[in-house]
Amino acid sequence: MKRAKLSDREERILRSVIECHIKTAKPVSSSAVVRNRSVPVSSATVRNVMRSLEEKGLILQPHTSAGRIPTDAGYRYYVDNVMEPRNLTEQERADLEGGFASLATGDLGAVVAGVSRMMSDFARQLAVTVAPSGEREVIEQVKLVSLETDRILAVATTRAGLTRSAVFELGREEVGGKLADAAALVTEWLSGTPVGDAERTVKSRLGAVPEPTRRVIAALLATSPRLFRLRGAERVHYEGARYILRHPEFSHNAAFIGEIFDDEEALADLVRGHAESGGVSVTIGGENPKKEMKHMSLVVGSYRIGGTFGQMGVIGPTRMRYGRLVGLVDYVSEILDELFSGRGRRTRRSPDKAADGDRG
Amino acid sequence: MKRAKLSDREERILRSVIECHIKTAKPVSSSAVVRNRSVPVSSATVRNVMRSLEEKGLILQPHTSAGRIPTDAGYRYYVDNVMEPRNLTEQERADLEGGFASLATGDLGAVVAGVSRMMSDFARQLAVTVAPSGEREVIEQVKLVSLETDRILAVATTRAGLTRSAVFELGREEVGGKLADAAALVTEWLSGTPVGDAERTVKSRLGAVPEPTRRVIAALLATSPRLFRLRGAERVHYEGARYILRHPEFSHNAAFIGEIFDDEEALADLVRGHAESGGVSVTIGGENPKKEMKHMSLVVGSYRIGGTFGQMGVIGPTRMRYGRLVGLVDYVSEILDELFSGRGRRTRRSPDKAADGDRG
DNA sequence: CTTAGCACTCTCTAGCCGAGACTGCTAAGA
DNA sequence: TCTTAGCAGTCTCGGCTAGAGAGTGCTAAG
Repeated sequence: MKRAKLSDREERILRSVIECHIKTAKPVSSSAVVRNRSVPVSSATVRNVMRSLEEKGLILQPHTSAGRIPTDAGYRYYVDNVMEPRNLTEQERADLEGGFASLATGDLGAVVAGVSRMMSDFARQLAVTVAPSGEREVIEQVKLVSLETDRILAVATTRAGLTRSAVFELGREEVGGKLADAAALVTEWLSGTPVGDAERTVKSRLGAVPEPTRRVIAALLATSPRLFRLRGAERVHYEGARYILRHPEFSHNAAFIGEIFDDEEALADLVRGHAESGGVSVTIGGENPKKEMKHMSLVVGSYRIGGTFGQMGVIGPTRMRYGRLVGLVDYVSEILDELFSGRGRRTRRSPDKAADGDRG
Repeated sequence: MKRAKLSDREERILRSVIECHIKTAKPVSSSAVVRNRSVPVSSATVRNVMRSLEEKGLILQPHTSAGRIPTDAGYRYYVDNVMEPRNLTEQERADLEGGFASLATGDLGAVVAGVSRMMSDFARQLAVTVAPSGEREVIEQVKLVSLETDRILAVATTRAGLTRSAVFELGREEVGGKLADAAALVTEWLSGTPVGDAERTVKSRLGAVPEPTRRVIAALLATSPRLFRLRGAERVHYEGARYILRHPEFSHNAAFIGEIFDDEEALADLVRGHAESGGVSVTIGGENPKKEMKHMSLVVGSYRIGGTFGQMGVIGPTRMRYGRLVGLVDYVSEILDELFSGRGRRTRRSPDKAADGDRG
């Protein structure tokens, strides 16, 4: 629902109220707005304008004869029409970029953890990163390596250059020297198949395979949850609990925050679904589907690995510095895209190398 | 500092005060103790005994004319002399054992996460699990597998049956067909060496190796942090934030709890150093080195993988159900030891298999 | 040594008051 | 018509008081 455009003066006053409230966490009085010099009029005039802003639902008084605080709609107007997404300074960009280069280890779990950590440190807010589901990542090949007596390492690589591995156990006599055959066969089946379909594909082809090889593939199949699926901790990572818990406004629903921390799925759901398109999405207070979140806002962006999107974002009180955070998320999403798609995405380089390249 | 043994009546009254306080979170009055039927005397007598318990420093009054609450020393006496570590029921044991069997995937990170989750669910408290450092795990072999054009997978296995892997990049022409040679050489160097010494050992031997092989080993060496060291999230895991945040007594130092959540090292430090000996260790309130923890207690136990110990424990308010938690931690430590040492630790089975075996 | 009884202390809640902070309104001025 | 000074009105907040309730310590009797 689009709101009518405000007059210039209304906009200035709305802005002043919001920015002052973000700083002080207190209701903003007409005289405070005048003191800010955001508008060259008297407090009585400001009061009149505030009244009209209140009628439009953009600000409200907690009680008669208090100052005004922004409503969700007020923040929404501010985010959409008033604020300037703050571009990061050269220094800040350099710091972030340096950090990302050093966390590039090729291991998705470490990347996800590192992104959260850096965003959280920068924003001084809770940050969450969700890895792409990987379901639509396309498999390149599967290898089987005999480790010792009876243990076998299965390694799957994807077109985007990620690697997953898992160990399983099978007696040497059961393998009957058919390890390489089994790997070649599975690679033939799966090459070009999305990870999400791997299990089904192998299952459907298994029947036609003669016995010693078949046993090997069956054992491989049993490990597929480990080989093809990401564990919770590898898929979702948050950082910055201290910031959100420090906010006095959250001490009352600390229990909800605790539940979020414990439930990776819930956490992922919060940021998933926003910003698949590549922009930065801001969700304010009551716009959130979860009612427990009605005093929190989300700033979420996305990045892309191979064919699928992951998300990263910042969660804080509605009273947050939107301009700064939008700038941050935007820049991080840019860096991550660079990191994973490399220069022209056919080069099929491992993420660490891409980063090393960027740096030196 | 050992305290004098209390009389039977004193002990009963101390116990009554503590157990009632644990239930209600409120100061316990003399009449409440009488109501509990823990002692067949009048409230006036109870008051006299309470006075002497107060002189001994085991309980105190928040203010004149309030009931008594236990001091840390009171809890300490209770834990050491009064409470019965509650053994788990058959049902509870079965539940836990079932859970552990299902989480056995051979991946240390998943085990650590799963142990925390189960303990937390059971105890309804924050639970923390620390993986053994692995520094003293002994390497068995190192393999190198060529993945595609220019990527190589390094796999290290240890005597205890854990596997770590990492990918690095090296052009085919640079390898010069010496991949197998390099792996054999490194295995020869490292077989029997503790993981913690691996990097140093390889570095010191590298000089004497002729060139094409040398390049390969040098590249391998560059990946060693990934290959031989555990990432934070794999090493420490907590679960049950919701429980600790739900406690009203913690809302005031929520900030500290947030910091704990954010800092895996701090979390690990809290439980490390307790209970290397195999027993269950209880740390109560002010006994804790960190002053922020002066209203929290820890119940910690240890388990063993290969040569080193990991810890797992429960963190909650001093007002916690010690008997139950000691029983839990004790049982979990027993299960984990079984899971990882298998039947006779020379069988060198991967953890998942050991668990599968236990189950059926 | 135990216990009934009682005076005493301290907390907790509700209610009240005055100070302070802002507002809305009104009426005068540009 | 818009702006502004001035003022009355409203609401919060902190401090204060009073009364009820809870629980103790003490005393003296059993």
